[in-house]
Amino acid sequence: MAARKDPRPCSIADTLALVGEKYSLLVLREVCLGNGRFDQLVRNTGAPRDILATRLRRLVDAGILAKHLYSERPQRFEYRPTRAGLELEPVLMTLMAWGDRHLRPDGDRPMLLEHSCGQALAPAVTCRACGDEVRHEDLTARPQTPGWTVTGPSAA
Amino acid sequence: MAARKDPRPCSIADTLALVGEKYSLLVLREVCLGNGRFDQLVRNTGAPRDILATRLRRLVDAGILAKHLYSERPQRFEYRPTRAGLELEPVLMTLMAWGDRHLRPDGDRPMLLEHSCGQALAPAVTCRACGDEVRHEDLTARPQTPGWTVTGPSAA
DNA sequence: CCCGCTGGGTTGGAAAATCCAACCCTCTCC
DNA sequence: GGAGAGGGTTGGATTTTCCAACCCAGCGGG
Repeated sequence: MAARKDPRPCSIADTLALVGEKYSLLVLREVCLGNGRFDQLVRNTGAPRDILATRLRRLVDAGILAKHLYSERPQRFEYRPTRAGLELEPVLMTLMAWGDRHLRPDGDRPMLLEHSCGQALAPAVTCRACGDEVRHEDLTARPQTPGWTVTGPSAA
Repeated sequence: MAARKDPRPCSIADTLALVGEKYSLLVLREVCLGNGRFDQLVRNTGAPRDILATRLRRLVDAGILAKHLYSERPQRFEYRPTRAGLELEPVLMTLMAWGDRHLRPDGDRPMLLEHSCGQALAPAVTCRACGDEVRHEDLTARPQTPGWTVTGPSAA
């Protein structure tokens, strides 16, 4: 999954280079749910065992997951999210919210996330500076790399 | 990219089945930036032309993008996000924020998003009910499908 | 009228990734 | 000493991706 020519330099692309391969984000989902053992991951994500093994190596190398011993004798461990891995949870939440909204017209969601406030979580992306929910029209893209402009709602 | 066995039913997986293939989210990024023409997409995403064509078909079929005529004679059009496509922007924002934070120790971000409040956007995911920023420890997963439990910080 | 350019693709064959079943190893339990 | 769980690895078939080349329509100029 290397860069092909010289596309726009972009943190979205760089992040996807780490977690954008098939199953990686599903692995992270399970790990965040506490299902960090190899065969739980196989069952719950549907990934083939060999692919899962390579994904796990990659995610550990990237510092997103870590192996934790939960039993010496027999040596057994599970995968857990690191701090960096937990910080990817917003990606999972927004993906899940989109799917719940657009892929389930009948509204029966396969999983609810209950927030500590007592309500089912409906995540909103807000601006840390002003606190408002971020809407597309309120954004202006400012590319920092010379030569990479945007034609749209932004001013290069 | 079909379901392999019968993994956990999940809106994250279902959403990734639509937009999780290589380049799809980069295409969406460009389209949201206003760069919706075929060869802009080729240049800016780095996708091979044939792959790009199949991704575009898929995204249009899924109702995430739509073709807009910007010139009759010669017939030319560009791809634009639908409402559903725009609602995937939070996914892009959270991916970008993670990459900026974890993949750029020197802090030189390839692109800034300026919010209408005047600040560079730092997105936060908040609970629509209580307004608080969502943290991992504040979540409890409630699977709705019998048989699919979670072992972690949740109570099935 | 003919040449080349732009925009938006399609095609064929080579290279890479994925899938799957089978196998392996260690340890535990009976 | 047999069975089973946990955590993988291996070989070969299948599927995707990749890439360069090609195609077509519509200008624009000479």
